[in-house]
Amino acid sequence: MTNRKYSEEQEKIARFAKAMGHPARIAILQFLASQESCFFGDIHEELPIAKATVSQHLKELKEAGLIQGEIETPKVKYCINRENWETAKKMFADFLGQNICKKESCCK
Amino acid sequence: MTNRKYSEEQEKIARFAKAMGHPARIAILQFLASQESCFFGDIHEELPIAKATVSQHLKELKEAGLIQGEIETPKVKYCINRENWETAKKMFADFLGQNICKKESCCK
DNA sequence: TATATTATTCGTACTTTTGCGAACAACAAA
DNA sequence: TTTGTTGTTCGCAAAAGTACGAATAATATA
Repeated sequence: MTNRKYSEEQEKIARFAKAMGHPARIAILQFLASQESCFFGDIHEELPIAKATVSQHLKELKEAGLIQGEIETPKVKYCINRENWETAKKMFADFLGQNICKKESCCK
Repeated sequence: MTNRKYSEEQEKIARFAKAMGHPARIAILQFLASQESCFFGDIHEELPIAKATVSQHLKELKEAGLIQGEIETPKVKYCINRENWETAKKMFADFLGQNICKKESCCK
């Protein structure tokens, strides 16, 4: 057991992954990525959970940097944070795209 | 609020993402992907956590399908589950690669 | 048989997540 | 000013996640 902590890179990808680690949040991201209008109410309509819970999930996605929101009184409009979305895309592609050890000694 | 639950696809990608949602598990996956020998002890040496905790994280990764393990008495050898790894790679690429709405009405 | 090695499981403590309804805040409209 | 609309925050409860040391299991070795 080393005393070396995790790298920034590891923390960062885990942060993105964690934010995507709930079907409601995947559904939200999918919806936002496909819609022109992204009001809270529209999102809530799409999901099988109470508005308080939707609000919570949106907050987490915002804190993870995957989405952003702005007030358009009396509504709130959400959308994908494109910059961080691209970052996440690259990080997951690199991470999952790395060469997997294919040596025989590594399981069968 | 609809009463429609989440799709299989949404559940599945969330499941993978959740498994990747902790830096220790990212570290484990990275290590396994890069190593020829993947014994429990080697993994434990790389991480700043107790062996009981390592074992727990390995269990979660195994249950999510991202890794597999086999006993090689008296050790246990772990490795990436290549098939599911490829599935995950494809799912994340599709998910993050989808076209993001670029219309002006969708935030600024 | 006793001992050593390796990793999992158990028991426990604490924190975080998920979810809900109710209360609240912000603002426009009557 | 009162009322209505829209979302967030609060307070709570239940469940899941994280972490550890100790106990255990499985098997090889002395």
